[in-house]
Amino acid sequence: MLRQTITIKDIARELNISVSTVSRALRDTFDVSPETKHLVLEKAKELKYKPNFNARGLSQGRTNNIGIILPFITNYYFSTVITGIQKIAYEFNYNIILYLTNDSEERESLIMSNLTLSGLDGILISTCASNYDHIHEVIDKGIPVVFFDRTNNLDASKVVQDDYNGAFEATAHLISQGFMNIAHITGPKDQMFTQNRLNGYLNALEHHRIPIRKELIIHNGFSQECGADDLKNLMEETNKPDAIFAVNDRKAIGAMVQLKKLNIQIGRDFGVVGFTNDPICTLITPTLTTVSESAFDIGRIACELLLKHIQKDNLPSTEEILPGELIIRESSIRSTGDLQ
Amino acid sequence: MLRQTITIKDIARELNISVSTVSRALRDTFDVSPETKHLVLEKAKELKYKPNFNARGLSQGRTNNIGIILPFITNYYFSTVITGIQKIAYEFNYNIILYLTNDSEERESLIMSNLTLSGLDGILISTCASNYDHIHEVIDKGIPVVFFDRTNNLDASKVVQDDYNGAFEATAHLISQGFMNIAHITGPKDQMFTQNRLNGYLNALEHHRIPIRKELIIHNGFSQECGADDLKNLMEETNKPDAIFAVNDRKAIGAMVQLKKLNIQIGRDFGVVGFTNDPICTLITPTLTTVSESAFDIGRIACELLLKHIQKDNLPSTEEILPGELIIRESSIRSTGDLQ
DNA sequence: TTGTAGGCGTTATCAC
DNA sequence: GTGATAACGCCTACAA
Repeated sequence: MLRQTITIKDIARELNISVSTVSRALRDTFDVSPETKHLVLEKAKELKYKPNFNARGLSQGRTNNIGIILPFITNYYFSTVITGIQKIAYEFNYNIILYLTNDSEERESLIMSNLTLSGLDGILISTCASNYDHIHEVIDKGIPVVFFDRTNNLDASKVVQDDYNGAFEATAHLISQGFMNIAHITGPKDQMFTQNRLNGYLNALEHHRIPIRKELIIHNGFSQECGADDLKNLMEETNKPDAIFAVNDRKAIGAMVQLKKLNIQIGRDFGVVGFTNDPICTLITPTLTTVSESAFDIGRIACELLLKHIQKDNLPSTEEILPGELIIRESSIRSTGDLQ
Repeated sequence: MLRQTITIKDIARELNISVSTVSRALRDTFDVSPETKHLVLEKAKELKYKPNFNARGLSQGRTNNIGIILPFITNYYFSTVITGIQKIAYEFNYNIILYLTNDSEERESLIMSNLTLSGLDGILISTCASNYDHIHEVIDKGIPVVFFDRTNNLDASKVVQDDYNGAFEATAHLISQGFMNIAHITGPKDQMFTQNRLNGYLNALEHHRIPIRKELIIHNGFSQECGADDLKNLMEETNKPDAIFAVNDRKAIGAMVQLKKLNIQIGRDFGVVGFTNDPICTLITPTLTTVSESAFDIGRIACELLLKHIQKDNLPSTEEILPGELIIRESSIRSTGDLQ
């Protein structure tokens, strides 16, 4: 344990030149002679010099850290988004700092109010909030923010999947399979992506002149358990649904588990469609029809966008919408009724 | 966009006191009068003062950042470990910086050789390496390191699950169900946890006087696809296995997918046991017997341990082994043969 | 092309 | 109890 820290001073001393020259050589600025630069780089390698990020950050006003704020990482979608973010961040020499809100608005607000420009060059966020004061506060501080997945109506850059069209197609597909009483089990009302998927569902029904039945639309949490509960409640209606479009795969799977318990043949007698394309869709029986989201690309693009905002101060906000794709599997096809 | 940064100087000026007093008051040191402290705290809140971490880190030589280095986050185990780490880190006001190695030793080495004490107070790592030079290098720099899950024989603190006993129990369970030709599909040989699970498997066989057949032990990657491939290869043996103990649930599931294609009745005719207790175990048909790992606790405990090492310079290394638990489900029980 | 000096925001070491 | 002042390591005018 030596804790010896090599600084540019050490290099300067050994080479009998000034620290500013060393600093310039290391940063590859134009105004330093090739020989000096070479000497400095050699010596730096020899001494195993590593820059001190605190010092650099302090003098330059930046840190090369970007923050990611999101509800969870224990699911396919978010962990894949992060992987996409990480790829870009790593390429451009940025570190990512992870903050988990646990889907708590209070927690999210608390985390953000403690963030400073001194600790973070920018933020990527999938917000769970319905009130945006804390986000405004951060933006006002001058910290670049890019939203992904769960956004809002603030003027900021966003990267999302095409929730509306995905939901429209999913619902239209169920209709095309002859399902007439399609329920929608979804999340809290105040989420933007939830609203978009709901609208896709509603417009698909309208478009096919199927009457909308409010009692078939259930707002609840996003978890598998919530999906199971929602289905249970729906099946207690006098006029039961014959299909479900779920806001995500988790809830769809919760519903499937419940349907199996009720001995209802998924596919043949009851259509189920999810959203995300979690790998589990192909493993569960019957396999689950869903709308795929390009989670990795969303992370990648969001990070690229954030880096642009960090580099250029007043870059106008942009909104990127990535198309989804309906992936038809057994859970929504009537002819494969005797699988399960 | 104001980018106005409030510093202790601003507070000092407004209150007509010195910066050192402000600094003391904010840090709650004993030698400052209650009134002054009160005034400072009030003013800090009024001006929305936030400390500059770069400056603090520079003068104190620490950052309140800890690094997590692991292969992936897109699976249940690792994402849950991180969630555990995050909980503790957040409580103690530490940020976590995420590095993904993609299971590449080269990448891991590259990442670590760029880490410095100036950027990180400590490191939590699940290593994919077989050569530990880069890890030694970091430890020699004086950066505290705690290993979790994938460890090695270095003298450092470790937090792992009880791989040996979990594997022993899993194998013994298959034997108790009457399976006699139990294969083991696992990962690369040079991983410690892989070795431990292999040893548990081998000793369980020995203990029940079942001859060990080397051709039933397959080293390959950790993915679901590898599991499917392994099974395919095993079934081409003249003396086929009648059960599999997989090093993790992913591989077990890959094997199950393949068994289904071959129309082999899992449970009744072929036993399968995994390791991890990924939630998918209860969703797949038939449900998968497995050894549960306390992923969240491993993260929690590893982080707590790291913080202790950060606080106390020469704390002796400790090794924490968390017990697993065999969770018996359909895939290993002969009597439920006609599920699937 | 190189060197000098001041500053980034905070903490620590002295005096007072 | 409080206030100067010098670090911490690096960057960046400005001067040479």
